[in-house]
Amino acid sequence: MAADVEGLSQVLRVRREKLEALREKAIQPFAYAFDRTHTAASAVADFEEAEASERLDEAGHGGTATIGGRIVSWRDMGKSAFGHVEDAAGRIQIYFRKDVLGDESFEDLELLDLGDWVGVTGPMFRTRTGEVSVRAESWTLLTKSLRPLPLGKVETDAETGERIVHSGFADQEARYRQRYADLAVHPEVREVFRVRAQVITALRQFLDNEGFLEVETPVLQPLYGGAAAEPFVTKHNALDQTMYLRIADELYLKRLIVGGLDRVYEVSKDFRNEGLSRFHNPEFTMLEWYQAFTDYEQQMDLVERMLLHVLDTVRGGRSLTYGEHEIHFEPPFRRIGLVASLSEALGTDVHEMPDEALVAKAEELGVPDLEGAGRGKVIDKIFGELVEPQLVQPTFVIDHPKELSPLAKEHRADPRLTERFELYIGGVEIFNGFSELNDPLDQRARFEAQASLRAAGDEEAHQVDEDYIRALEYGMPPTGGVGMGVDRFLMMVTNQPSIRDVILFPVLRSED
RNA sequence: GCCUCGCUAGCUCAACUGGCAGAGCAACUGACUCUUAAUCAGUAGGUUCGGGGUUCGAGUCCCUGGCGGGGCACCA
Repeated sequence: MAADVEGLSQVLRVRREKLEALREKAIQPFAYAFDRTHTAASAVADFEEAEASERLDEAGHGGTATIGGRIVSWRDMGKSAFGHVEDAAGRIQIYFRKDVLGDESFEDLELLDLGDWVGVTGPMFRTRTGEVSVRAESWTLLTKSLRPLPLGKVETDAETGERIVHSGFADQEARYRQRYADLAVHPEVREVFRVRAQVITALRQFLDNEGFLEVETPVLQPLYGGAAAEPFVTKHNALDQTMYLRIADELYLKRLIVGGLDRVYEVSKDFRNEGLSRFHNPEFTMLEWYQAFTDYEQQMDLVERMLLHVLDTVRGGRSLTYGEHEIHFEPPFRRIGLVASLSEALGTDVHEMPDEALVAKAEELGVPDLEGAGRGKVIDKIFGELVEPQLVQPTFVIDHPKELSPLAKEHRADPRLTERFELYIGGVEIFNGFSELNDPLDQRARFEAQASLRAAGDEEAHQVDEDYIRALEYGMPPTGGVGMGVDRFLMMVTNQPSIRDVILFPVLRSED
């Protein structure tokens, strides 16, 4: 045992030694369970209520509380000590006195460290400086912490009540790699993930109320599709078959519409084997839904109602601060035609522009990598440069060129376009939906066009999915469908600058 | 994949044109029974991301590798 301790740094060694000392005193350093009567927050609330209704005893004590939590601060005064204990939702100050605890229990406090989990029991009171606290009559060690947490010192601004953290834990890499430590020392990070759960619950609630059925479709797929992206490739040993991790749920969900499950949705992890960025994690959460008998117009209305439901539920308001922007969600959101708005920006009808003029315009804007790009792709690129960044307030961009959308129905009024929308918020694409293509012959033709792109070297083009076409041949009712980038939406709701800040364990290169 | 910035004590950061690697917090010893960034006195703590090179001498300059942040590309 002693040999293990040799190579450790001083701070780790000291804690191991305290662990040994605890064992020698027959103090169990890793308890089995603990019954508490209050959380930190509920204890404070109880005391304040007792105080308000004048139910304190003559010593100023409210009821007795038993709290469990992690020690996050400590101030030793000799024969007394103050510390804060933090649980999932709050922190509370504990006051330890030698004359209350007795000599032995008080001296054992020396074996505690910041980061240890403890249970404490005692009456509640308010200190001279006004903080609601527990006067410890007994305490028990729940878990000894053998590694110091990067706890910053917390100052509460006397004027504003603001919480100021000194030093702390700032290294982004370390925070993502050791999310446990990040969460342990940053209540505001825990809050982001609480909001995340609330948002996903609210989304489910909304769709459930609209009569949708939540379903689960395969993650492991023999053919991938539903988006233009490179997949992760794996292999099933017993079947001796190549499998792909899904890049989208779309084709499976529409098979369910064919089968008569006329309103379905799935909250899914999708996987795309692409670069990483502030807006891209290789595995990410997508919400997709499909609703029979609707078109993209009705789906835009649904998206609006859904967003308002989520914001009302989670934020209690229809505005968000995202970075330097104030974003207001007041329906109906602006709707602009992709080609129409681009024509306006360029001062000339895009449909009338020859291919060469479009390419020239793209090059002028510094769009790289135009090699082999079709007309639709070039238009999309120019749009991305000129219009997209301005779409801060929620804006539906609608009616995309046909070649960009192999799964969307041709526009009923213009065969060059499709009935499709993308909703941009804060300059970022969050939703993508369309009137779903349900003509199996047209679908086959579009797949085959994709297949020839693929043969020409486009790794991201669709493969022909014969089984999906077979499903469409049985007949899919008119259907509107939508996909939502849940992580990106959460970036907006929680005002986080990177997708990694809303994903608990973002993808990183392995440490060794 | 490309550009760029970074990696120094457990944490947050210093260290000039190359010249003994430092501070605050945390830790340890001591004082202190209402403190709250507690305070006061003292002590210890380092593979400066790894490898190689230049130099009398490298945290610092050069080469190479690793990991990360930001940007770009990719992402219909």
